[in-house]
Order: sequence, then structure tokens, then C-alpha cells
Amino acid sequence: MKVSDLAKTAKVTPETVRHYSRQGLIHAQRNAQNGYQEFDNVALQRVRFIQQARTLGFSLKQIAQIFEQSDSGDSPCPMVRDLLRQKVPETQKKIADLQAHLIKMEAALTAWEAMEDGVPNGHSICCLIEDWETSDASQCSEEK
Amino acid sequence: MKVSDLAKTAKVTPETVRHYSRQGLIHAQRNAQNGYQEFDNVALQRVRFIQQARTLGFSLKQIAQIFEQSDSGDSPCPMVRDLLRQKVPETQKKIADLQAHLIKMEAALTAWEAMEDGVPNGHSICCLIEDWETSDASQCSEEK
DNA sequence: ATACAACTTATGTGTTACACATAGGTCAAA
DNA sequence: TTTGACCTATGTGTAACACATAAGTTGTAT
Repeated sequence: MKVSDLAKTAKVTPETVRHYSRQGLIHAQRNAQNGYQEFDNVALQRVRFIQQARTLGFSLKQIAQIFEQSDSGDSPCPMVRDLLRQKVPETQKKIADLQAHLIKMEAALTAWEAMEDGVPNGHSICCLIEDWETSDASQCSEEK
Repeated sequence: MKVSDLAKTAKVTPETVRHYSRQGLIHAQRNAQNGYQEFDNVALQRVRFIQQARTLGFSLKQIAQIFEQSDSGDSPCPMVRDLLRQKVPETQKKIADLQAHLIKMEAALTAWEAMEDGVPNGHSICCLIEDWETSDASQCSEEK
């Protein structure tokens, strides 16, 4: 398989394949005539693995470590398990943060729906954001 | 206020203040003697505004646009409202995605708890990730 | 046969929002 | 006056690619 064959099969861009190759995440034979990269099914499996791991929030660096473990004959599973265990609370926090933002955004939009647009008056840029913490957008448009 | 005075008051790093200044998000007078930047309360207000807007997911580029609107005498509020309206569904999607990942991660961790570590066998890197889609980690460790 | 589109290569730059390092000038206190 | 803590500008690094460049290669259609 050449770069774009692998890319199509794995449903990524050719650039992504080259990126992984440059980073040493996948390996290729070189065609002696033209220097083109030639990938096998192991590379395909790895690209698919990378995509899976990426959607779980693993970085390429972490994925590289997983491959190193695996290549050296050790099971990467304990490491993956540890990484996942760290990721669970991180993900929970991200969700909580996003939900808090969402609630504020929706509240602000609702409050603004009936409101006049505040015109900048030299000491206020946009009350919508400035009054965020107080969640009090009631005095947003002060004077017309 | 000098760079680090502003930084301390706004609770950001001096680097962040310089970054905003370089990007033109805040403006400074220059001390004629030594070329140091001299900030006023408007700059402080802006840095605080930027922090608020950043936690809402606005990029520095978007914030710059808000300032431009504001500086040219127009109310940035309609723009901010539009941006927020876009952000609500984006945020909802992010939350949904993260929750889906979280469920899978927790399920995988539970399934693995009782499991032996799979040893790489040449065609499997780490079943934990490979069998992600199927959510079926039962045949993870095939042979010891 | 040859022109042409569509591929490949390596390399370098842009993206985001800073953090950090460098080299050097400035300032207040001891 | 020396130290330590500040300031300056500039350049590099981060993550995971996307995109542009210039140049060689391949396959197909004419």
C-alpha cells in the first residue's frame, strides 16, 4: 500500500499518514526505484488503533509509548489501564466545566432575548460577558 | 501599571500580558526613559474581560473582533450573541461526546479489573483499545 | 509518443495561546 | 555597588495536523 491507499482504507488524509510515518508511529518499506513508502497491514492496523486511541483522548506521544511497550514484547495493557484511570476524572471535570458554561450561556441568551443591545459607553465592553460571574445581566443596557 | 503589576492584579502571568499586548488586545503607553509598558485601568478591565470570554470558549481572534466593534463605537453585543448561539450546540455536542467516551472508559476499566493483562501476540496491540467499538473486551487476553 | 492529470517525495510554514529561554538593559534596596 | 528582581525584544517549543512549495513519477488518454 502506498500513502494514499493506506489513507483511503483507514479513512484519514494522506497528510495524516505521512505525519504518523514521520513521527515513527508507523513504519514503511521504501520502494527501491522511486523511494515511495510501502505499507503493510500492520501499518493499517496501527493507524486504526491510533484513531481509536485518539478519540479516547490519548496523545500521539502516549500512543507511541504504547507501541514501544508492545514492540518490546511487554503488554501495554497495564499502562493503558493507568492512563484511562487518570482520564476518567479529567473527563468528568471537563464535562462539569462544559455544563456550567452551557447553563450560563443559555441563561445569558434568554436574558438578552428581551434586551436592547448595550452600546459601549467607555467603561463597559459587553455586559453579556462582563457580568458573567454575577449571572446578572439585568442592568446590561444602562442608558440608551 | 507595569507588566507584572497588571499581571498580578488580573491574576495571569506576565507572559500572558505581553502576549495580549503583542497581539494588540491591550494597549500601553511607553515610558520614555526605559521603554517599559505602562498600562491603565482600561487594560486591566480588558484582561479580565479576556479571561471571562476565554472561559466561555471565545478565541483571542474573536475577542479581538469584539474589541474592534466596541472601539469603533458599535455595540459588540449582537456579535457576541451570535457567537454564543453558535457555541451552545457545539458545547452540547462536546458534552455528549465526552459522556460517551466516559461510559466506554468506565466500562472498559470494570471489564479489565478481573482480567489478565493481554500479552502482545503479533496481531493484537492492546485489545482494550482495539475492541473499543464492539465494547466487547471479553476475549481480550486470548492466550497467556 | 506524449501530453496531462494525479500521484509521490521532502521541506517549510501556519494554526492556538501561550510558556520558556536567551541576551541584555533597568531599578530599588542593602 | 552589587545583588536580585524586574523589564525589553526575539526566537523556539508545544499538539496534531493542514497546506503550500518544488520537483520527480506514474498511468491513462489521445
